[in-house]
Amino acid sequence: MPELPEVETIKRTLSRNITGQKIKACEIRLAKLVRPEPEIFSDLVKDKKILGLKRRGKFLLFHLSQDLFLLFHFRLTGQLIYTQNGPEPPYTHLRFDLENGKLFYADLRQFGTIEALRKDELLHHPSLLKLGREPFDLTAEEFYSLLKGRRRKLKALLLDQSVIAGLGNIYVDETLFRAGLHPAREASSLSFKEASNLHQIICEVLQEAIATGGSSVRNYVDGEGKNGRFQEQHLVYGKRGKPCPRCGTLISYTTIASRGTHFCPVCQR
DNA sequence: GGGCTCCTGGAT
DNA sequence: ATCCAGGAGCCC
Repeated sequence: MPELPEVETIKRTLSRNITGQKIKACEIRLAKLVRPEPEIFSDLVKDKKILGLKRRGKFLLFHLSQDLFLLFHFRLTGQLIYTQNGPEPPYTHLRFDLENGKLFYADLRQFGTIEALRKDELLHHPSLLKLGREPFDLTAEEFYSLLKGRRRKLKALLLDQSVIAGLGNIYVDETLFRAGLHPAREASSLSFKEASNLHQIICEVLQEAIATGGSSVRNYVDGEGKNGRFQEQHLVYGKRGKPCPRCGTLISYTTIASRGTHFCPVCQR
């Protein structure tokens, strides 16, 4: 599920509710979800205070007291929902009991992961070390240099978390449409002007998506269980066979970079 | 690069 | 009954 805007929204909506609270206990019902194993995980987080939340790419990080960290990755259907006294969401696999409420991790497809890490383990975490730059931190020149010399398809490159962190299938399709670029274009074929424009559009789309609370196309909800609204702004994602909002040509749907891909065959070159 | 895998459920 | 789904690690 969540790409950068959704994880950022979860971070913000949770942060205001749980920062400063202590984890009194946690119940793990799906052992493979956590690392290390459940008994150790529970012992590690018990009585730790939540000091703050951060996002890196599609990862969410809790900074706990005693320099312990929780690293969440939601994959496709993970949800992290805080409530003071509301009901438990369906597919809940883990429950944190906080001082003033409960924090549920739910995940229909069970692909998500939650790791408890010491600071030195966090700093040497392979997935985090491999991660590319945050889109907002790049200059146009730096973004252009990421594309230069890459013979891969533009879409494959943008989905690669080691190149740029945080984009997923929805936002790649949406940004490439807005930039008028074909997803199968060779990345290195972009001019500086095209690359610079694409980078600016990526930043604008992600900012707008964050401002509207992310895209709820399937089962994404924020840290308070609420839907986002950016799906209302989608122009091509999920619009196969519908007219292109710019030229009226029917939106194509094919597989590119092993992912379902929506684009306008006329507007995107 | 692409294919397979981890899972469950909704659409066709 | 079959295909498809906001992800990514592992295998050629």
